[in-house]
Amino acid sequence: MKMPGKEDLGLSLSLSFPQIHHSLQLNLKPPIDPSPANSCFSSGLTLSKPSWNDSSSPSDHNSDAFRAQSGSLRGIDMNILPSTVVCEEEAGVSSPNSTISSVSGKKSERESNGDDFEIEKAYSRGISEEEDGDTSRKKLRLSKDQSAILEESFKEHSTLNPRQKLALAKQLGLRPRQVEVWFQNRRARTKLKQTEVDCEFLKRCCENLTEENRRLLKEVQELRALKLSTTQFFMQMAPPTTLTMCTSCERVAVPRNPPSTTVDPRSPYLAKNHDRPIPFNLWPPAATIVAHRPSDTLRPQP
DNA sequence: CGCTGTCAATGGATTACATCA
DNA sequence: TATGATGTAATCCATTGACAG
Repeated sequence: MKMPGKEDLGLSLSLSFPQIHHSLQLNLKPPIDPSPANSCFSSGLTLSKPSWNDSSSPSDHNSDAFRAQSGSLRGIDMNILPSTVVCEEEAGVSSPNSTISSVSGKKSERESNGDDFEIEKAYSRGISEEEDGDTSRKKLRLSKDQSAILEESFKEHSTLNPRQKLALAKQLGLRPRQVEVWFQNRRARTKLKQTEVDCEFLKRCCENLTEENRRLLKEVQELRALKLSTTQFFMQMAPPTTLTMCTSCERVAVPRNPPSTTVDPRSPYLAKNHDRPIPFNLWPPAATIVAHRPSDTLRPQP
């Protein structure tokens, strides 16, 4: 019974941008059903933990797949348990909260549990009698059939409740603790694989974003260059000048040193010898066109 | 024969829940 | 009745050790 813990804090990462149609969610929960139906990368990344911790009947494990015969191990047939083990496990099936179900948990608690500790001791005796009495930890590899059956079960449910664990253990001729450990390690492997896939995906996202950023920067530079050349073009077409208008006759006054080509001094619209010329500017306010450019110094001042 | 990868197993930590004072 | 302390069960995680290639 895994409770919402530190992994359920909702640590998520969302990436969305127009050209990469991904919405990435890294929900770092303990995963992970490895079945294609739950593959998270087809539509983003969403790792979800299947809920299989209810007390539903372990009938799934009574299917034909679970009736497959388990084979013997190399050297040691670890599928053969002391007969008392099976009897005690059968007794435990009826109550998920019985002593049998407490095979899981802290080692000290497991060992302090009488029945299960006896199971472990009986199993250890069986091994040691067949071996040379070495008490060190032996590698007891599961058979291919056992692994296949466990794998099939894992595809359906990545976690086991006590009853299912016991049923599967009985089916495979393993100790419940072994089934538990197998699922635990299997979840770890799945999570590791998923992490690798996530990293690869994020790496690709990063590369795409870097490329996009590079492209946008280049585009900005091009637009700035285009804007600068356009401004300079218009400034050449209409050189800056300052004209004055007579307030009384409302004619443009002749500058004392008129620019060569601005206004014809003989124009009837030009006022002569008026005292209070009002300057006006043909150019719009400078700030509305270009700001902070060296060419601004060429702009006529109001 | 040493190296490396795989995998079962271990020990510690964490969490939720139940019980009790 | 509310609350904090304690125990229990389940799980995760890092690591260990055996073993095969």
